Amino acid sequence: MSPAAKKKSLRADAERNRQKVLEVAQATFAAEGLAVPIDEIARRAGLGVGTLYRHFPTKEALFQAIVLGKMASMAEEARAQAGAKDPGAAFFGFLAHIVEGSSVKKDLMEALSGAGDEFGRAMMRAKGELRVALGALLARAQAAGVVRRDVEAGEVLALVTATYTAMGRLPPGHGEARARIFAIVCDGLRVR
Amino acid sequence: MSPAAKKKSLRADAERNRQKVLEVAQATFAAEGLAVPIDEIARRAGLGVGTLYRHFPTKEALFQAIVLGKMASMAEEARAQAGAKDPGAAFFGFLAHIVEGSSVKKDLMEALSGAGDEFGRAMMRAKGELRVALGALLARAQAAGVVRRDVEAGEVLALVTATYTAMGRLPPGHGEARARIFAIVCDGLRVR
DNA sequence: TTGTATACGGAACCACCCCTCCGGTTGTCA
DNA sequence: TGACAACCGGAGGGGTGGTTCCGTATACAA
Repeated sequence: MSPAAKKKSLRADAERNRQKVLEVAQATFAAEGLAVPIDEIARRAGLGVGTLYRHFPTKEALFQAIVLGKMASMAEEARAQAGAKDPGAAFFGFLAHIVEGSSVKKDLMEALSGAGDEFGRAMMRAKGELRVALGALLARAQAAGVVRRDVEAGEVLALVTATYTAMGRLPPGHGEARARIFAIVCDGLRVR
Repeated sequence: MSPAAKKKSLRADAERNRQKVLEVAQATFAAEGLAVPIDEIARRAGLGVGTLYRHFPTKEALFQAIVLGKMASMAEEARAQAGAKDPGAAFFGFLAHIVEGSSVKKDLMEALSGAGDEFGRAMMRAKGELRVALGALLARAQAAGVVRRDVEAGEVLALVTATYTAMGRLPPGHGEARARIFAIVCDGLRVR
């Protein structure tokens, strides 16, 4: 079943608008945080609030849809690296990819690593998939003797989130400081 | 000048209420986040909102006062460790102290490590003091060959606070997972 | 082309929360 | 103890932002 075929396949304009909302909301929340009013999202998408609310019954639902998409694409990315030649490079490369992940911001990142219990089943499932995919990369890197064996996927996820937020809190323009923080965490993950 | 002698020394009941507000607000924000309404803080303190607002002209001002106090006590703690025999233990012990720091939560932590520019001079100064105090511990640990030399105090602070918030998001009851995450970050900070 | 289900827009509604204002109360000092 | 300044309480103003409602417009099938 294609992901577009939600329930009964929307009318063409409805589908277009739905995508537009997702796209705009994603960019806006990423850039300015969750505090941006719904009306503003609708305005930027060139739509009325009513339209937006037909697609996403709640602001929270909209946010969840975005996080869900982000999680899915991250899991996808992880799976793509599953068969790489160098397990260590694949693992750390994936971490770097998450950390550099443009268009994600604090609020999104928090939701990504959050407990997830407060969200629905779909969220739990997506989170599970991401953990499985990351777990595969992790297991290979551990088997190759690159990553310490006492870590679990969930912890890695939490760590990466922490790294990301730490980098974001640094005064801007300190590219090297950011790189250093990432390097510190990666070093901590390696076997000594 | 004693810290209680704010401007003109308050009347006894006023001073008492001021402390009560700080205490309650600290605990409440820590436990439930900044979203708790001012009215609720006042209620829990057994006071009217009017009283609260005479002491802190703004919700933000109240929050700043709390963060300021937290920063000062952390800097104090760091200074207390300044002359310890084992520089490495002093440094990592201080980090552990921050991470275990009960009664601090996401919002507070973010403010603690945030840019700080958006707050007043007092905030900047407190932050500066904390960085200096931590910097001293860091320098000694580096000189002792325990901590890698390419890190700066600001980076350590950002990393540790982010680690704290990430740990808080882990499913509850995973004490060992938390410990492991902290250990990983510390290992990353050590010289190899 | 025409009919109908589907979708759109945005004004209005409502709940929530920060903050102000002022009549009543209490601490303090002579 | 009396008098005054300092302080307290909490109702309500004002503004913001999420959500609903319904008259209008549009896609699509026959």
